[in-house]
Amino acid sequence: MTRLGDLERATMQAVWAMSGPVTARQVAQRLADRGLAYTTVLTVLTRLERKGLVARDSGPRAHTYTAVGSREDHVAVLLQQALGQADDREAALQHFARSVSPAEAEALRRALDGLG
Amino acid sequence: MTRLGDLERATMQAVWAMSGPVTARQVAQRLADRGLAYTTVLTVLTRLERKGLVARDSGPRAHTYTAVGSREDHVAVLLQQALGQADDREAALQHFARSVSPAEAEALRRALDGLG
DNA sequence: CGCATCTCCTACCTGCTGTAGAAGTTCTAC
DNA sequence: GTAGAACTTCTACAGCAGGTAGGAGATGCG
Repeated sequence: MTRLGDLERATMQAVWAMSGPVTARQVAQRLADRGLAYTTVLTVLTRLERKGLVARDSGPRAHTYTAVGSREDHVAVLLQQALGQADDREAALQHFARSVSPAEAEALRRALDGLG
Repeated sequence: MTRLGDLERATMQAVWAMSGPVTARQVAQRLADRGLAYTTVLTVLTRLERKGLVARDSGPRAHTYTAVGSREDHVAVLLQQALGQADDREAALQHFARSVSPAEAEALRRALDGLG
């Protein structure tokens, strides 16, 4: 279960937004508006590492953190988890299909068409 | 945010499984394998009511609880919440489309075709 | 009337998350 | 090479959600 708190989520979004390995300091700067202590960001990144969302690389100067999966991957996992709550997955998907916007429905159609 | 704990989830599934208004006792019986105290089930149902997932009807003999939405409705909400984590919703959906089973893809296609 | 039920209130414990300081280590710049 | 800046690690604490349930009071059944 990939369950994230608000700050953890915001942190992941920061990591995803700055692609490539980032240092805790960079993440902290990106979250500057929250006025967090540097160590707070450190702690959160450590927890995200334990949750398998980022990987830490012990560089020489400062550790760097890299997102393990893309944001879309993550959302796909969340979607699958949500779907896992269903009794009848197909029925749930049909319900869901009716709840997305037209543009999203179109995107879905295209993706499904492209499947093979 | 519809965030449920394990027991809350199991309770909802019990309520959904027994369609129609159910008493706390009935739910407790359905969750009998957990060996919970009756009041525990009561508490959980109360919390589920506060979360808007069940409605309570103050009957004469014992209160009855009814699921506010169907299980599929609930899953649709969860799916939307998951999708809300995406930066680019359409991209996320396309990712997701590639992660479902062929049968599910087919069900999705049918649902999208039926949209109008 | 008395017992079985039921509701309501209150409570406790645990784990997660947000938050961060203290202490120790290491790198950099002078 | 030494001081100060930056970094890591450890530890901690408070708040909240969720699992769990007992006691007290109300009510219906027989």
